[in-house]
Amino acid sequence: MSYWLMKSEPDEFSIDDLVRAPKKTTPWFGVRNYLARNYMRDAMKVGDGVLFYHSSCPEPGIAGLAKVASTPYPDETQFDPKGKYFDPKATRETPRWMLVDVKLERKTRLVSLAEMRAEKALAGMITLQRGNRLSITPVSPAEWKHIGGLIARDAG
DNA sequence: GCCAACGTTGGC
DNA sequence: GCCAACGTTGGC
Repeated sequence: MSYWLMKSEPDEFSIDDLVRAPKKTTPWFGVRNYLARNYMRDAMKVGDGVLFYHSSCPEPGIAGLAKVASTPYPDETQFDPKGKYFDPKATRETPRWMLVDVKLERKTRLVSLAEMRAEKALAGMITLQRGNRLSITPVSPAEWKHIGGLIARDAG
C-alpha cells in the first residue's frame, strides 16, 4: 500500500467534479509527464491512498481523500485530434499515456499549501520542495498520517 | 550526445 | 504578470 499526491486544476477538474462524477470515480486524464505517467503505470496499486490537491488556483491545497481504483489503461484523450491532450505520436497499438481511475473517499476541509508549509513534519514532502512541479508525487506513510491529522483539525 | 532555446508549471 | 525551475525539442 502506497500513498500519492495528485494535482488537478479545479478549473479543469475539481474535488466537486469528483463528488458529482458517476460512481465518484474519474480517469486521471491529461498527464503528459513521463515520471508522473510511470507512477500511474508502474507503481500504483488498486487501493493506494490519494491526496486530491487543487493547484493553480486562488487557494491551492489538499481538498479531499481518494483511492486508486483501477489498474493502468490508455488515456483516451491522447487519441482525440480535437482535444488539448492529443498526442500525434500515440497510436492505439502503442499508446504513450497511461492512467488509472481515482475514486473519491471523501471531500475534506481544504488543507492549504500555506498550512502544509507550516508543518515541520511535512518539510520533506516532494511537492513542497522548491521548484517541484510534478503533478503526481509519492507521499510517505508518516506524511499521510500527519495530513490525516491536519484534516481532522478545525480550520485555522 | 550535447546543450541552448523554448515551453510549461505553479506559487506568489 | 512575474519568475524560478525544469522538461522537451531540435540543431549540430
